[in-house]
Amino acid sequence: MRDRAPARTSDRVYDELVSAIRDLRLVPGASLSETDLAERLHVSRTPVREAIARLVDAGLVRVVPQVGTRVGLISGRDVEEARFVRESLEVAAFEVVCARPVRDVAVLRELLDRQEHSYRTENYDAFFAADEALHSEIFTLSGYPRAWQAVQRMKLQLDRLRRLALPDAAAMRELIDEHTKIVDALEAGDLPAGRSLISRHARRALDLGPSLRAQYPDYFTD
Amino acid sequence: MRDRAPARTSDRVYDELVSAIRDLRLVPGASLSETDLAERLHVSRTPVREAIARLVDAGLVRVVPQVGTRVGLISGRDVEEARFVRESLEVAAFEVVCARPVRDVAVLRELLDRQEHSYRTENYDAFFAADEALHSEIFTLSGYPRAWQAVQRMKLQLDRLRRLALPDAAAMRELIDEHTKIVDALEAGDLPAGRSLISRHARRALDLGPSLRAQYPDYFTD
DNA sequence: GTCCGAAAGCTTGTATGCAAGTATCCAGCC
DNA sequence: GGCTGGATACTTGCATACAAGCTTTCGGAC
Repeated sequence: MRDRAPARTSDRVYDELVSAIRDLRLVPGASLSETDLAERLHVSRTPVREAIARLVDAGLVRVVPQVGTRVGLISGRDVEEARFVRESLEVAAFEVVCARPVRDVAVLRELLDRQEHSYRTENYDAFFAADEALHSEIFTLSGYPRAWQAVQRMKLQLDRLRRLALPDAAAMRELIDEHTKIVDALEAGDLPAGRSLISRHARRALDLGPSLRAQYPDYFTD
Repeated sequence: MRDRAPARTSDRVYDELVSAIRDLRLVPGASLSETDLAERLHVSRTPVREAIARLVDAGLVRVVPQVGTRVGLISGRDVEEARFVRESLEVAAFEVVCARPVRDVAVLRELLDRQEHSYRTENYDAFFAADEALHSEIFTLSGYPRAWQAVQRMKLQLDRLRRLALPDAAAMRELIDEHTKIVDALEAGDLPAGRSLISRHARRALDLGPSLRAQYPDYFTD
């Protein structure tokens, strides 16, 4: 019973839909039809249904039997809770790393460089990939890599919000600067500074909520 | 498009399997056959498959294509990470509540009484239901009720561990006492005390890991 | 007795057909 | 013109049939 996993159509559909929703190619509130999706992806309804069942669990889509399934709206409450979870766990991971006698942040520095480079070359996808990797790496360093997965699940709501505001060069510049300060604080083992920085960092995406909400009222709920 | 949700077979199967795995009626490593489950629950394979897809996402079962699906083993790493997530978020919620000028812990006291009563009458199901409700209520008080759902997802691993050790009157007595102290600290707004108490409380289940692992080696991995 | 091989019986993955319910649209009526 | 009613087309939920692959077992050869 090896655990080699051949490409399952169901997984492919799931990944496809997650990235589509995350990147707003499927906007909040958009109608999804199982049959439509099936023939568009050249598969049957079965794998599509299984993918959708998982998406419902993730809180990304809402399905009403015999009526239809829609991409879930961006919930102000969910976004705020995601912020809470992310901030709390990142601070906790930061604290764990700080408690270590030696802290090797070389990997983080490398990711900072990569993000800086992506910023200069205006490669937004790479920029956010580096962003993800950096936050993920903090959890890896803390010894709790799977906690980041728990964060990611809830963070999808935040990602959509952030995607709505793309791309803002000034904001990206600030993100890099904040990351740099966080890594500095981590290397120095300065917990209070890290706590403050992470808190501000996590709330940044929230700040642009109200204006975006006014601009795209149909995308929001709560 | 009302959001009334009639009972879906798929959901029923999912709930059934989750509680079965959690209560160890389906032990770690047990083989699950879709066809077998289907006819045992008097449904077809379709809803069973959708339920299993969600269980895989929750990390409770592992399916190898064309080979079989088994109840996931209890992973020492997953348990430790669940402890980290739970402790971190509970402390964070505790901190949020502490920051409030007034803290009404009447609901918590009521839950303590209920747990005490369940303990005296040896009603274990009610005991753990009160336990769940108490922890959940702390998150509700903090204003982040959905964060508890994130905890619960990971906590399923811990629940199985706890279930293996059931029932230990002395341990239950200690659980109640710790809960009481936590509520006391919350009412007093004593964050350091709460942090210490919650930390100890969250690690309690972990303490019995090694002995259980020696007793049921087939149930564990990592 | 041992080893090799083929076939049968499992498993999950996917596609399709049918059922039940809802929204929509259009025709007929007032 | 406005409204009502029914048929139609859509939706998802479930069951079944088929496909592909792995494991095991049983029979035969050595």
